[in-house]
Amino acid sequence: MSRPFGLIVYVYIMNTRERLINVTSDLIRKKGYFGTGINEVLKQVGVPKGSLYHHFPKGKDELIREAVYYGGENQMQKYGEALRGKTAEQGLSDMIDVMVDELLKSNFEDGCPIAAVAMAAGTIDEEIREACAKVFIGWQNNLEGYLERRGVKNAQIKAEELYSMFEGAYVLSKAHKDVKYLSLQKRFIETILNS
Amino acid sequence: MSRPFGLIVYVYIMNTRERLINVTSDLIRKKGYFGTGINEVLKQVGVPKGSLYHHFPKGKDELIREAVYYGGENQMQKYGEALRGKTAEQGLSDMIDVMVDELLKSNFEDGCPIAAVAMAAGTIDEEIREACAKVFIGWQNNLEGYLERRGVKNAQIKAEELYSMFEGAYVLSKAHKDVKYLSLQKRFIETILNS
DNA sequence: TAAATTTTACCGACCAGTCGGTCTATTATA
DNA sequence: TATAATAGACCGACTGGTCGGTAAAATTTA
Repeated sequence: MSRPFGLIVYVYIMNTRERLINVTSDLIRKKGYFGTGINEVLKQVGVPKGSLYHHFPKGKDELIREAVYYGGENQMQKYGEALRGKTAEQGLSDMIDVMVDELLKSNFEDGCPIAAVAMAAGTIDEEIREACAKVFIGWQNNLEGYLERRGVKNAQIKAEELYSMFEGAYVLSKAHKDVKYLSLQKRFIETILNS
Repeated sequence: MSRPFGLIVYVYIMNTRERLINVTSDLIRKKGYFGTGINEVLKQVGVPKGSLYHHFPKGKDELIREAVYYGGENQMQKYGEALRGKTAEQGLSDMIDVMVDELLKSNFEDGCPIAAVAMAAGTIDEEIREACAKVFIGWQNNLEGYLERRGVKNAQIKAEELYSMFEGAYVLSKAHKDVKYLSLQKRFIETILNS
């Protein structure tokens, strides 16, 4: 069989369940739990309501929970790529750039994929809050391991500290429509790593 | 005129407009913009819908905007009391305790009074986002002046840094239902002040 | 100062539209 | 020919918002 061109493109076609989660993940990032309506999800995916309740019999809460995990995995992968094979300083700086790029590309609609839902914790399904917490823990452990492998002392404390900083700067950058709150955190990476 | 007891209690009675703002401020802190319904506000205040639209002709967005400012003022006062007349280290530590107490007293429903609304910035009325940004700026300037008066160098940068940390830890503590993410920030106050 | 007028505050029925969710029928797949 | 998946009509509750109207202050006028 001849191949007239050197480019082979593999197209991964998401099934309905995956597309529902994918779109929901986008929406909760922008508008949180209460701002995300299943009717809008259905409209964007282009499937009727019955499909949603076939794949998610428990309804909205089940869908949102899956979307939290999905968004968490997605983001971890992006951070992983930014960190891989670099010094701690450079890797963390590039990780900040990932967040900055997402804000700019979305005209400041896409903040932390989890935070908008997590803000409503306490007033929504407890399992959704637990999902958010698990994602945060996963990110933090990942960063902790990364720092440890680079010989950083007290990696756990520092990973915790860095995550608080990033999360806060993410919120402030979005609220101010100004990425400086994130990018200026680069100044403090060294301070924290050497503390 | 005789005063049989030495205690005089002044009771300030809020008018309808103020009560609407006050209750809305409570609600947006827990559930954000989309999670706060005017019908629930009306139920809690005990007034009919017409009253709301008399005081806030532009409706929900106007009410939320006022509640953002109101909540911001309120919180600044609490922080001010925690900081007043103390060293920078002690003041900031006590400021963290204010946040910790609010989380504990509300069973982790009350996070930052502004953040839950700010998370939806980009998808809601731009004037509301601006209100959030103004409150954040106000808090930060306040802290900057406080640090300056205590001879802290680069007070602006440090106030920015401290606010990112606090805001992030606030989010994480709420998501994890664990105040440690906030209280452990006390470890880093000194590091930042001396950086 | 009394009467006339305007302004402010409040009330609640009602509107169209949307919410999350249920149900049954049809189609595709194995 | 079962089973999985898709389809969409339908439901009651709830959403933010509009409307015509009442009652009492505050202000103006006589």
